[in-house]
Amino acid sequence: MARGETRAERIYANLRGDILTGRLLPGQRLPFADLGVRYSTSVGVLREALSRLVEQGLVLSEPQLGFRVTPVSEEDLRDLTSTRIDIETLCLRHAINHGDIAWESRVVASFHTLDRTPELATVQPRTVNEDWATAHAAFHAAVLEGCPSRRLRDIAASLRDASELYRRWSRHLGSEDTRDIAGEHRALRDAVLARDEDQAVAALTKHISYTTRALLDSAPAELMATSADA
Amino acid sequence: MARGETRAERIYANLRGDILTGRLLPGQRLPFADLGVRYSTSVGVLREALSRLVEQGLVLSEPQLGFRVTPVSEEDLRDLTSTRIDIETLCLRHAINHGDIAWESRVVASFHTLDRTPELATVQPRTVNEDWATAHAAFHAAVLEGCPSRRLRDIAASLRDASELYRRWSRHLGSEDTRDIAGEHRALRDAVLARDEDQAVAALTKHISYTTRALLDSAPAELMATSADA
DNA sequence: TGTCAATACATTTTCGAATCTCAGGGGGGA
DNA sequence: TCCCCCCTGAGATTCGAAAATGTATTGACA
Repeated sequence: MARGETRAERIYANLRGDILTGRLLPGQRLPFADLGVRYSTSVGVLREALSRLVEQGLVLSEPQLGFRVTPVSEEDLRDLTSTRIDIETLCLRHAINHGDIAWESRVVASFHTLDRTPELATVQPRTVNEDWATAHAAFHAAVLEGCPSRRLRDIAASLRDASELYRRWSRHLGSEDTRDIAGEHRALRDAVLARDEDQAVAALTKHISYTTRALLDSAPAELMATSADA
Repeated sequence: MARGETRAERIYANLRGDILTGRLLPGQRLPFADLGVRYSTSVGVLREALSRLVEQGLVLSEPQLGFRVTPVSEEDLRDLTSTRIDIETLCLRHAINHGDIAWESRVVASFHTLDRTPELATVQPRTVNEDWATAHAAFHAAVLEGCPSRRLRDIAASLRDASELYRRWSRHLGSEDTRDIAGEHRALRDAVLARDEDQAVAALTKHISYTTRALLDSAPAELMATSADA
């Protein structure tokens, strides 16, 4: 085991990744017996990791009944979206007002990476390319990193994580074929570089809303199905 | 043990309360041996409770070295204050725009309780009265409760918790004798009832800033001392 | 045949000992 | 005398079994 790293931390990171990438589905129960085999560790470590995820809102704990991945719901998606718009735009305004040249450079660099990464997996169509998902997260993180408040950045980041759960499903629906995601990112980047606060906020708001709308318009049924999936 | 409640949850709540009320001091180390005696429980349960508090930002974990109460610092206080102003005012605007009559009533009621509770303990001067602290938290919670977004409310609440750590110290300094805290609360209540968004935001901003300013102006030395207190 | 209670099972929760890691002190070599 | 390495003790971490709890099944009674 690497120095200064406990097993509990590793398992925590593994679990978190498996939830965020959809290997563990929303609503799915998480019995200790199964997890113990999957991650080859003891109950104590698992409880510790799961407790942390509960506090993050990614896992739900029902006393004496065990843990489960937080289910998705239409109502939560609406709440999450409006909160993200509120807080990410707040963060964005701070970033535009306080970010330095190094920050601008990181925005440009991460946009370039994202722009050159294909969005869909080549081998398995209708599936998000993992590299693209990473680059996408990195671009948005870079934009918000210009905000000088550590706490505000952390909050924004945790909200973005929560919405990863939902983003995973939007591509399956195929209702986004007409959408120009790359263009939305470009608009955000340009407004940021021009230090145009209102323009940037508008671009980010649109970007966040579109994903949610695509989900809500086309597949409330499927949404419900995934959350009922016990 | 009460139905549907685990021991881990109770210990978590106890620990949290002890930190928030200052019975465990910022920066203080938390060895399992001591905690085991204090809360009469085993290591496993303690780890689970502490992990949750780490995720909340109230406790710090250093792998292989154990846990400690999160230290306070001038820089963190500044960051926390500005973030609170950003987010609590956001929450407040939503509350004023969406809160119903029941909400107004809760604001009025909790203000009354706060107004009639003496701020300082009678027996031990220069100490915050626990009842007042509770009423104070309840009043602010009531005001923000009008915000329809659960997530935004939760975020605002967790920020308020974090600043409890600091609020505890401000009374010891005695630099607030000229301040009319009750008047500040009254101004906030009145603006809320008048549904005057900007006025309410101004009142809340002033209220939050004052406590921080009192702390920063009068006692950076004492602040540092408490955090070095290992 | 339907309902209720008692029992058996599966799962979570808790514990205390065994294991491992880090920090400090003492001894040997340069 | 100074520096490096090993040894030791205090403490955190991990484990697996014991206890507690909730759920499903079976059988008896109305």
